[in-house]
Amino acid sequence: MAVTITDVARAAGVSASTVSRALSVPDKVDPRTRERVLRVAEHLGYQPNRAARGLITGRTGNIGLILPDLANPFFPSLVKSIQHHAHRADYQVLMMDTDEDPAVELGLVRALAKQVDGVILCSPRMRPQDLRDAASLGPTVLVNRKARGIPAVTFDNGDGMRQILAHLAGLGHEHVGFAGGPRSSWSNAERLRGLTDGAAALGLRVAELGHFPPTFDGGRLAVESALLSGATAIVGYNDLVAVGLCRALAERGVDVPGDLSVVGIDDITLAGMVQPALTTLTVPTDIAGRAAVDLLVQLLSDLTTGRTPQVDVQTSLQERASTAPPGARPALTRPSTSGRRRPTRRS
Amino acid sequence: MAVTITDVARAAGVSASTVSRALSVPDKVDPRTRERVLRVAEHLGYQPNRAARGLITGRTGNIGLILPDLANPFFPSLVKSIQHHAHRADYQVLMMDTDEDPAVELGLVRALAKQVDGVILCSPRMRPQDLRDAASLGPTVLVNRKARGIPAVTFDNGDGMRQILAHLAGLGHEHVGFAGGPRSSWSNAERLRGLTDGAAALGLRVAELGHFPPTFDGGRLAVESALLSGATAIVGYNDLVAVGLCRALAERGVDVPGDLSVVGIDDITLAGMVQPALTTLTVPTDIAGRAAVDLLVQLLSDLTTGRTPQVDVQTSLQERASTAPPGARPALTRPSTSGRRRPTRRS
DNA sequence: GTGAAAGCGCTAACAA
DNA sequence: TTGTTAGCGCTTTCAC
Repeated sequence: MAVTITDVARAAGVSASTVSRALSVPDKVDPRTRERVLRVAEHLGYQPNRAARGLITGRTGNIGLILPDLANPFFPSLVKSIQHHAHRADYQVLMMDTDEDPAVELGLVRALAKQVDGVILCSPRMRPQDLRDAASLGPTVLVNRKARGIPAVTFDNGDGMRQILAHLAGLGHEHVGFAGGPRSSWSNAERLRGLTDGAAALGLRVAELGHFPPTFDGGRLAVESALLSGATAIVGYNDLVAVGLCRALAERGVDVPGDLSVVGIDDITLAGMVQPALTTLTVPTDIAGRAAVDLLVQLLSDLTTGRTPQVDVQTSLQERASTAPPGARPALTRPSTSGRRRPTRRS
Repeated sequence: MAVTITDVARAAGVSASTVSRALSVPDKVDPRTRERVLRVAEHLGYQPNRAARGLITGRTGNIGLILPDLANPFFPSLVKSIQHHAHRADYQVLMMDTDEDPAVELGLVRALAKQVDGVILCSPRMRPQDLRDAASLGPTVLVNRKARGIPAVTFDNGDGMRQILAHLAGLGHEHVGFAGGPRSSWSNAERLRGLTDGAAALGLRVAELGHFPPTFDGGRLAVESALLSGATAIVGYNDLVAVGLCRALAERGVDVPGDLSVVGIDDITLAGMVQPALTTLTVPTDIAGRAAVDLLVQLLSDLTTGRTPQVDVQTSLQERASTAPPGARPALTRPSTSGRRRPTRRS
């Protein structure tokens, strides 16, 4: 059996209450007693039983983390950051992957609610009403999503899209395509809006290429409409989509960035590994993770009276090799590996 | 306050124990009573408090999962699998990332020990003695690693290396280089051994290129010795190393697979995204995750009398574009993008 | 400053 | 089959 508070008490010649106090409210106990108790506890290798403590304090010391898909390379770094900061605040993380199924999420939140003090919820596609239901179960922080009345950490998509467009406009592009993510995704809507607003301000045209799964293969599917759109630069919903698109373009003999520029979003490590390296918007998951934990801890300490705290994290453009001025490389000069088709420019 | 077992008992007109029994030992209660209790519980939205239950049963319903680095793309899929199967067995997963620091791992295991029923430990570099110390704290299953007396799920490295060598030998390669992982990594030693043993059997030569960080940049570092070795095919410690090597080779104008074949290990999604697609050994994380959970659950049910169960998971070669017969493409014919240097063949 | 006592929500004897 | 009782390890009144 593990060593309990009673063991420590007996060994130190005090009562259990004193041990408890020495550990959690040190000022309410005589320095000399405390010293002795701590020494004995250490010596015996005493570790408080969190379950027992939780039973009485009502706090578990756990926070729940719900995400759509850990296999999406955007998330591991976010998770690492959240874990790191949670541990610093003495919380454990209970993570659950919903496999992109919004239907199971509410159920998970409900099951989790009893076992955690609060939840960090990453659910791009849950319906707002379900989101609010979930949040009503306990302290909740949304990541990469907003909903009225729920604290949230978001990325400044508007500014990010402006940065992308400014970069492209600076290169001379006038017509930009957007290979969108899932129709129901909140950030997809935000990004599209940021793009159209920003384009209007800069006098650019935006072509919506449609909605695609937020994956490498999803990106491949965008190649057709990308070529037909007449756009000279394509922004992918995320890096996976952008890289998938690049790959499909290469297979058709379309050169990136010579014939077509491509921009991603997220700056996952993959972006720097592909050829050409992907110009992309860095979405700082480390900062976001930290902010999410901070927000939740605040909520748990009840320091947020009435307000609904929001953090908007800044992004920054990473210029790499996948963008260049339009027509940088004359179409007929490049060696065509399969040469099935050229980008069709229409008006 | 949340609804407790007492609330349900009162509402159903029975005692708390009956409710408890109806929920956890259904056969020991009258079907009609049980039915009613369950209905009431459902209606009230009752969720057992696991902490309270754990306090008396001594079981937390949690399993701990310790990994070196979630950012290594090999792990997310393993974690997903472990989560999935853990949930099916009604366990929650407490995950901790050690950031590749074996020093903190023992501490983590110790901290975790109190809060979980068992631990799945993925620690390629912990010293065997520390491993045993960790395992002595509670039921433990090792993944991708063996140690005397500790249950483990491993991959059949010997057979995997044989598959790789057979493939390369079939293409006509006679001299194979190995871009190794960290010196202290267990699986690195296993893979190297598998390679040298297998090569001896097939009459091939193996060149050790040295030890490199198990990352994309680590792989880049291997380019020099890969070219100097005179090998016509290089096996990377994992896919990241292999892809990093491919990238560095491309930058030197060395064609893969024309000038040099490259093989990875793991079959992470990246392997199918790069150009050329990477020939690699599929290491089935889904099966491994399942096996690890199964083993641990067995251990927890105490069905393993005396034995130290081991599971060896089979791998399978994924033949893609990064391997070809040696000299498939005459060195002087290929267009050199930067052309700084040719592969130097010695001996 | 310290101890005794009560009780968090639940399960496991033990009775009935 | 069901209810009563005790107690898991801890914190927190309430006395002293």
